[in-house]
This record gives sequence, C-alpha cells and structure tokens, in this order.
Amino acid sequence: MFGPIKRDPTSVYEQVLKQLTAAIMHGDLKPGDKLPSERSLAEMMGVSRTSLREALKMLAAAGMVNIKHGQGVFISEKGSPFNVLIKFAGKVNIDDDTVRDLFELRKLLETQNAVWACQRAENSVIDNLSEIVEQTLNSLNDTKDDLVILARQDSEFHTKLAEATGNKVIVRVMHDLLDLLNDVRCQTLSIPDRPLKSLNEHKEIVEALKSRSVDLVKEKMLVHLNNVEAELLKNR
Amino acid sequence: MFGPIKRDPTSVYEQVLKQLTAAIMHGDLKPGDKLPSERSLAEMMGVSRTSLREALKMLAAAGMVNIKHGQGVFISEKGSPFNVLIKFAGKVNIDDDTVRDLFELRKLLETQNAVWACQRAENSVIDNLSEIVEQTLNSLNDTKDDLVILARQDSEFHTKLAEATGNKVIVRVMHDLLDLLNDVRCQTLSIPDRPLKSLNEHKEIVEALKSRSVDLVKEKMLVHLNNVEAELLKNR
DNA sequence: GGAGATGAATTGTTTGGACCAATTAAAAGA
DNA sequence: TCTTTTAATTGGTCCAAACAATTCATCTCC
Repeated sequence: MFGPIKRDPTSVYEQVLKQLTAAIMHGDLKPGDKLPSERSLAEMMGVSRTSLREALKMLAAAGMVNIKHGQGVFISEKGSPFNVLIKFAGKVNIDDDTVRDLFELRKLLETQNAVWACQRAENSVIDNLSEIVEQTLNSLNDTKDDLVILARQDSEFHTKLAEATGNKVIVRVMHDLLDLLNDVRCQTLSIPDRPLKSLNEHKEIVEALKSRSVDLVKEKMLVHLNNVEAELLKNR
Repeated sequence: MFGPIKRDPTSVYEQVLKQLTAAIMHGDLKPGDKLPSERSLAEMMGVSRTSLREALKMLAAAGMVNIKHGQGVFISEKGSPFNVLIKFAGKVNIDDDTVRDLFELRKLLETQNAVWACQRAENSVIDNLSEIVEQTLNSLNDTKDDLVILARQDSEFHTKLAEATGNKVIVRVMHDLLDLLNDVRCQTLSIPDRPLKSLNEHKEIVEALKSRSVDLVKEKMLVHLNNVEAELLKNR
C-alpha cells in the first residue's frame, strides 16, 4: 500500500502528503484505521522519519488524522479531503469576541438546519432523533457518568440534525464547529446544571419537528442556542 | 516578542503553535510579515528546529503562513485558525451534488451576510463596495485581461461584503468557500459571458444596500447566486 | 558603464541517530 | 487471582551535518 516515494519535482513531505491523502481518499485507509508506526512507515516509503512526521503534522492540522502519543496515528472519523474546518484543538486561546462570532455562525447554520430537517426529513429520521433524546432521559441515574452521557448526547443530537438536512458539506462544517466549541467549553470549568437543561430543550425541538411547524422549530432552536451561548460566556 | 517556551504540560510544538497563533491573532505579526529564520526563531524560543518546523508545517497546512524555500516564512493574508479549505494536496474532483451542497451553504451564508451588512455597515463601507463595482466598470476595455479583472472583482466584492458583517469567523469561512468554488470553476472551461452579468448583479446588490432595504438586498443576492450556480453547473 | 557570470551568504529541506515520554502488554510478585 | 513491575512499542524532542533554492554583492567582459 505504501510504495517508495519518487524524489523528483516537489519536496519529500509533499509527496508523502499526497500519497497519504490519496490513500485516504481512495479508501485504502478508512476512518479509525491505525497507520503503521512512524519508524516502519518512513522505512516503507523510503523517507526519513522527520519528513514523514512533518507530513503527518499537516494532516493532523487538517483534521484528517489523529495523533496519539504512545498509541499511534489514526485516520479521523469522517476525515474528508476537503472543506475541513481547521482548528488547533486546545492549542489556541479563543477570546470572547470570537466565541460570539462562532455562535452567530452556529445560530445561522443550525436554525436553518432545523428548518431543512423539518421540511425534508423522513418521519423515521425524526423518530430516530426522538429516540436519542428519550434514551438519554431513561439512562440517567444521578451518577457522575451522567455528564459524559449528556455531552455525547448533545453532540449526537446536533450532528444527526445536520445529517437530516441531506447536505454533506454542512454536516462536515457543523461537525467541526461543534468540536471547536466543545474544546472551548472544556477550557472552562464544567457546568453541572446546563446539560440537563439542554436535553429538555432538545426534546422541545424534536416535538416541534414532529409537528412540522417551521416557525416553531426555528424558535425553539434559537432559544436553545442562545441559552447555551449565554451559559458558556458566563463561565469564563 | 518571542519569549522562551515553558516546558510544562503540553508538548513543545503545541506551545510553539500557541505562541505563534497568539502573535498572529493579537496583531504582533501582520499579514505579509516575514518571520525570523527557523534557526534564530528556534533559538529565541528555546526549542529545537525540529519542533519549530513541525509547528510551522501545521500553520502552513492551516493556511496561516506561507513557507518559501530559500526566502523565508511569511504570514498569510487574512490568516486565521478557522479554515474551510485544506491548502495542500492535489485538487479534489468535486461532483455536481457536492457543488449543489456548497452552493446551498453559500446561499445561506451570503444572503445573511448581505442582511447583516445592510443592518450594520457604515455608509462608508457601502460606498467602498460601490466604488469597487464602478471602478471595474470603467476599467473594462475589451481586452483579454478583462476576465482576470472581473474574476478578481468578484472575489473582492464578496469578501468585502463578508467583512462588512463584522464577523471574523464568517469572513474566513467565506474566503475559503469562495476559493474552493473558484477551483471548481477553473476545472471547467472558462465562461466568457457570465462575469459581466455578475458585475451588473453586484451593482444591483450595492444599490439595494444603499436603500437599506433588507428584503431587497436578500432577494438580489439570492438571484445573483442562483444565476452563478446555474451557469457553473451548466458548463461541466 | 552596463550586462551577464560567479560565488558566498541566507533560508528552508532532508537525513540519521540518540534519547525522552506516554501507553500498552507481558512478566513477576503477593 | 489480583496487583505491581518490567519491557516493548509508539510518538516527542533534540542535535549536527549536508542538501537545495534564493538572494545579492562581486567580478568579468564587452
């Protein structure tokens, strides 16, 4: 799968980059797959470890791979070759103004997502969303694990909603936008009260979707996002 | 400007990344600025060239810096950590469905941009937009250079409009979205007729902005984008 | 004096090897 | 059987040397 690198026109790390992205795009490397170790992969390609590492760092910056110290390098979930919202998770300080800008974008995208989902989604998709919410409500049992469950539910809810629009580009943008905001949230102290409120607001959004009322869906989503933003900005 | 790196919790290249992005976002490093050479910068920060280079490669992948062999490292124009496009890798073939998805996103973003610009922008900003359009109209003289001028005008117009919203994240997203669509356009045969039509539509949008009519602005923008999309999909 | 060739200095690129640090799994001990 | 220790694997960091592209001062020749 990894032939030797031709040492012709462009630089070595660019060639490595090209070969790796090609492997990902062609499907030889699927999301979740683990790459060979840096040492062996470098040897396979006939390049130095340094050059390989620089290419890997670029892929990591683009969100296409996930580098874990002591474990290995993994292909990112949904690692799309284009329209990746690049971020340096936890490596950039994001000020309040930027958070507001991000939320303004998010409100624009997600209210429209909700509308499109309302107009386009099959009943089964909405039922699936409903199940996610109900399932989370039932699995809560006052343990400290609840926060983890609620965080995952939140991410899953908004992702599923984006998928319900049928627009794959938007799914990708939303995914990365949520990731970025999640990192921001993790930089602050955890908020034990907010997640449960969110879950209830999610429930209201689902109910609005079931009623197929565009205006109601839009309103519920906007209220939800405003609350999340306010809570996040308060604890910084 | 570049103090020594603290060697505490996170990895070295992350620290370098953090310090450099902070310097760029804070304005210490402005677009076009040339960074100190790798050797001296590494010494300033008290890190190895290897770590510094890996951080620089990540910044390059994110489009924040421009690395030129034999010349140096330069801060990119309008560099920010919020990129939609990956700067490396050979051009990806984008199918029609994806183009439609991209345009759906673009319509959502740009109609709202127009609305925000209508509500928020100073008169001087709108006058500036107007000047761009008029200036282009005057500089046309039936030469083959016209296409280049018109292409640049188109990009400048939409970028300025995004800037008029005051949302820096959206500016970045729009910039890269336009870049991506521009690549798509370049993959097709050039369309000699469309650009001039676009210019006139731009003029109509500016007129609508001057009237401060939100509904009119929204409508004009949507018509414009629908035309561009139709023309682009037709020639593929 | 000016155009082109030469070569040194600067800058990013690549390499090999050594060692540090996080993770995992096997081995040893209780 | 469970816990602790150890060793192996993997990414992270550093260094020193050589390679390659670019720039620019200098030299040569017309």
